[in-house]
Amino acid sequence: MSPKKRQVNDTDTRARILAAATEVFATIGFAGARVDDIAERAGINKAMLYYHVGDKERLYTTVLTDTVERAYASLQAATEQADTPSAKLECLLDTFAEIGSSNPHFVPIMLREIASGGATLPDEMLLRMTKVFRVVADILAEGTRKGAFRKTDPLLTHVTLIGATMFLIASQPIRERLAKVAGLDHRHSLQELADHTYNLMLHGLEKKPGAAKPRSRK
Amino acid sequence: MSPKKRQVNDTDTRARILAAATEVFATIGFAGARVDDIAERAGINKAMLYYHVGDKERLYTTVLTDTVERAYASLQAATEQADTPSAKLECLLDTFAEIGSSNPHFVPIMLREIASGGATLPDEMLLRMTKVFRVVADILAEGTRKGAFRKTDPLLTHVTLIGATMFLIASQPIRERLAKVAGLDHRHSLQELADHTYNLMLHGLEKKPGAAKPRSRK
DNA sequence: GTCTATATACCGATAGAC
DNA sequence: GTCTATCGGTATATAGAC
Repeated sequence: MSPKKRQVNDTDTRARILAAATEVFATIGFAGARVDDIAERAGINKAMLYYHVGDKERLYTTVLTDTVERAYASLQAATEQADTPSAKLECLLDTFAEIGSSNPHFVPIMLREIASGGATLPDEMLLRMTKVFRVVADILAEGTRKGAFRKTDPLLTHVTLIGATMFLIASQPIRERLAKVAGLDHRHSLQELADHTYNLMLHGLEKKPGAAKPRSRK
Repeated sequence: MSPKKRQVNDTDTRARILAAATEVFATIGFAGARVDDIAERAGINKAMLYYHVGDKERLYTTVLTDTVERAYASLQAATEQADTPSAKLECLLDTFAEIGSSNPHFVPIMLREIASGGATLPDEMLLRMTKVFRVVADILAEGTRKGAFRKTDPLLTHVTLIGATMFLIASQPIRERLAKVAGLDHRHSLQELADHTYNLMLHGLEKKPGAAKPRSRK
């Protein structure tokens, strides 16, 4: 067996382990996750999991890093495509929504981290979050400078944008039950969610005579 | 020992158990919580916990019900105090923030529930959430009818309002670390958080010449 | 009602054969 | 690299004395 081939198999096994672990951690959290369960879903033996990745804690931090890494990569790709501040904000919120939607395990994992107060969040991951914040803060500052945006606390605004997006995505199952009980439409495309967030964050609830028409692409 | 006295002691013990359980469940979630730990914090023996409340699952559902119950009671008290839709919205958001702030375990518990997709949320609790939604939906509908608010999807807006408030409160530890790294002020009073949310949700980021002055009471 | 002691099961981690 | 078997520790839950 060539080194190349072995390398490929290792990567495959490791990737399957991490994929299974991501799913399990997202579903029931670190404490609730069972190593046997993760190994079984990866189609391997528990001993193999320890051989390829390490113990449970190391497995979790690896999953967390990979998850944030992938999200950050998606964000970078969509950063510099628009010109006006509001267009940049629109692009940013679309990307937030796309990240949370295309990787369905990202949001639950992050929500649990937030619920824990981020006690286990490594400094390295905090630096990445800071970079994302810088992107948002720059957009807000440019908007304020050009007279398009009110002046707001950038950190609070940043957290609100992320929070609103993540909450909308994570609450989908509960929203469907709630809507069924209340007799409402409960089918919302990703585009509708993004439109809603963009319009609410840019224009607010207030109805203004001269305001631009809210975005709608449903 | 009279029946009255015994009843009082029972209530006391049960309340201490529930208080300890609320704290532990909020800190590390259901799966991570240890019954011995909860009993110890309540100052009693583990066997007493089983005697007074029941097994771990029953303990959790009891905590969940009580927590939501208390939050809902706080909300009801502040419902009918304002006249205009925007004043009602302001009052509502203040109350949301006050609930999340005065009971520091409410938000983490709810965030974990959302992260789990609300799979374990009993129907009875969903009905309570529906009542809260009705309050918000009525305010939004009145605002739209009177020409003060844009027409928005009430359920999505409701979830965004709750999500923004809860996220701001829950993210406080992470926000402090983030602000320290980014060299920002990271001290925000509850009033500032509420003002920020109200202004962002009512007015949005957009700067409008004729717009009302943003609320600020810091 | 309260506690001690224990049953019972499970889970994380590893040793060791192949 | 992969698996089986198992150790050691710990968690939920209860039995039974007082």
